Amino acid sequence: MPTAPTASTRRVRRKQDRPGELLQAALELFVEKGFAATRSEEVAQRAGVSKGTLFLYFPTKEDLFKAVVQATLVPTLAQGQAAVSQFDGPSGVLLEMLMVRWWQEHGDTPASGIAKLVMSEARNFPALAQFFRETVILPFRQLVRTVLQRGVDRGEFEPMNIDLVMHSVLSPMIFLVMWKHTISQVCPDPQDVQPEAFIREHARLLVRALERRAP
Amino acid sequence: MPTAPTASTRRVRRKQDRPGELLQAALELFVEKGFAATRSEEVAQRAGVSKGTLFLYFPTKEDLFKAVVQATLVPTLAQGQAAVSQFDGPSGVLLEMLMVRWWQEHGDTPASGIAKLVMSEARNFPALAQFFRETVILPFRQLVRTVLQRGVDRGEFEPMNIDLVMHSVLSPMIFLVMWKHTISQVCPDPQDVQPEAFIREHARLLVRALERRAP
DNA sequence: TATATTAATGACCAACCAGTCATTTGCAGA
DNA sequence: TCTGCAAATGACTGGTTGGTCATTAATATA
Repeated sequence: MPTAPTASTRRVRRKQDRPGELLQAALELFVEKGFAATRSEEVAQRAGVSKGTLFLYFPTKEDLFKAVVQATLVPTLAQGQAAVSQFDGPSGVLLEMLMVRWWQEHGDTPASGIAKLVMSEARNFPALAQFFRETVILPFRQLVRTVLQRGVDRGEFEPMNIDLVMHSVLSPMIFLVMWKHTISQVCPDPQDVQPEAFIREHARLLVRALERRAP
Repeated sequence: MPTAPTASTRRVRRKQDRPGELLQAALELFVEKGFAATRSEEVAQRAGVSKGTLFLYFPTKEDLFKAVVQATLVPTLAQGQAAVSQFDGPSGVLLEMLMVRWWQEHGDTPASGIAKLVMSEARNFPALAQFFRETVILPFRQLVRTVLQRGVDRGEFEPMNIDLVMHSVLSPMIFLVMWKHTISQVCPDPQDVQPEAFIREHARLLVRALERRAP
């Protein structure tokens, strides 16, 4: 005789909602603990299903990860591209806006944990790293290049080695992502980095260095 | 009847040399695979001993890690401090020198993998992160602050928010460390970042932005 | 209501690994 | 050469986890 179904054992069939709920749970856990360290069963549990159900929707842990990236980062990236192409003020302002809004809308969000995770575990999961590079890194770099080139073309910036300066734009982002998801979690210290103030200051320093100077 | 000892099974007693050899093997493997993913037995194997011997010298994996940090990073840090305190040219030159030499003597070295590892696995091993923060990060930040303050004091740099600018000095280093030990390992691409050129360019941009300007 | 379909389950398997400890054996001193 | 100390070993333990699959049960349809 089977036990009477209780609230916690009762099964429900909701084929439509499962993938989204599993993706949400996976994002949270991947960000909290990394890819290798999150157990499949925990993802399932947080989404309110059994482990078997997880593997029903995503055949392997890697497939689950790829789906998380697609669902989480690709839309954000497109949004940034749109913002840049619509802007029509000075390129220095555009650059500062891009960096500050990147922080507000992505960096300061759980989603930024994905980039941290990829950097952390690339060596052990090369396939994931390669997928991330093509899906996220290369398009984002292109976006930054566009902004810098725009400044040069409009005569606002001195001529420069775009690929070198591009990394000066990216490095504070990498830094903030790593900082947010590591040290600040382990040793919280409000006096430490103030992310938004820092990235704005960094953007201003960059613009100040890049600006064309009166002869 | 025991098998006759061969070159590969023969035991040797070398109490003096074991710790150093184990530390070297551990550094290599931690950098290659991360802390959680390197198996104790592999460290022992690479050092030419059995797993039991490893635990004879380092009671736990964490102790092994701490010993690697002490042996690898602390001397390098002291060297940097000495270089700064002996320098007596312009602070802009000092800053560029500090950053470029950091890359040449630490970043472009297996030892830089330690910092990458700590950032990668801080969440899962908070004790290691805290140890690293106190032993390496805080002293290094202090070193950078010293250089910036020197520039202001000597009237070479405009007054600035030292703690914000400090992170503009550190972020390309974080970026290079992460880049070297992740993407460049997985998707090698010589056209990608050129670390030394990048960090020199970044230093020059910074100095250009910080320099006091004629009124 | 009876039946077919398929979403959902969870016990199970094989593989993995940090750390232990009884045993072996190199070597220094007598 | 003999003997005692301790360096070195590796089989073993207890615990973990990605992925499987036979079984269960919710729901659509007749």
